Amino acid sequence: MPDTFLDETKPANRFARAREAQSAALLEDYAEMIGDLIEELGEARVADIAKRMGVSQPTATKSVARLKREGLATSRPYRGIFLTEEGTALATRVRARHRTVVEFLIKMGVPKDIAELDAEGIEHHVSQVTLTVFEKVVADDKGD
Amino acid sequence: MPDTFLDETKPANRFARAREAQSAALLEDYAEMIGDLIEELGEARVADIAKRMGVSQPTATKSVARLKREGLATSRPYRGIFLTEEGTALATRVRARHRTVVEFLIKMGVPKDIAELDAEGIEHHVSQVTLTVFEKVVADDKGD
DNA sequence: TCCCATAAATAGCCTTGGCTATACTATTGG
DNA sequence: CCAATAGTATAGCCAAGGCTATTTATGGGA
Repeated sequence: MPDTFLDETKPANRFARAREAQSAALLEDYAEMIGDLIEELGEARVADIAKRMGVSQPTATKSVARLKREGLATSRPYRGIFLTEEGTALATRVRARHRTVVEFLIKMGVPKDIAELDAEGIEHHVSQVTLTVFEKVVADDKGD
Repeated sequence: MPDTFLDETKPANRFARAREAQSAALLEDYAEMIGDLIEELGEARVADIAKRMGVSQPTATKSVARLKREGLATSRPYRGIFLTEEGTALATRVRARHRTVVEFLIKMGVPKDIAELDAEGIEHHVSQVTLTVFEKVVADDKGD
């Protein structure tokens, strides 16, 4: 189910749930990044994706293949990568969530650069309920 | 480096850093759980570990093998698993961090059960700086 | 036009962390 | 004291996500 962040009902075991979240994480990051690249450069090339992810070009190619398999992206050989409607929706939500987590951490007193680093790992494990709590804190100007 | 949570200096790329944190996560969880089992039952058996992790018995065996390789645990065939000094130290720190993250989330207004679920994924990605911030929030009784 | 540099794909390998099925110990009950 | 059962280990499989080395396309410049 790539169009939801975390299925908050399914896995009985909290570890199982964390494992599931992890498996969705890469897809989410790729979708977001491809969205960014398209916006910035007009298209997403494998080389750029690889560079931003800090990964080799074949690894990026493989991940794009998985995105395509999951219906999140499309591409033709030696051409740029594009997001499907579903992929775009995912990218949008992931970007918003990322921003919320970063801003929340900053608001709590975490330095900006560290907030950015920590958010990358944290965001994929934040349920909708918790995200809403974070949003409220961020929105609340008299929060501290 | 199993005796530190996150090497906060190394990976230039935030994705690379998140990947590293992930690889440490399982070890951390196993160490903590084995510690719990020893405390509760006097020893940790593979079957109990598997059950709590929501994983098959051979998978648990394999992970225990990895723990042994990393110098965090010891065991003899068909016997219980025990933590080395290093493993015990790790377990202690992981447990404390887990508690901090859960309590922090609760303090922010996240329901207890959801806090517990989310913490499982989040905790492995919280840097020392952020953890300290969380601790302060938890300790601060007039926090909200 | 054609050739070459660059970009992408492919092949092939590794580790981790899952699984099932099967073989082997240990222990406990008759 | 020995057999059945419960608990572990082993074998062998799979997918994901890394990598390097190599092949194949593409597109621009001479």
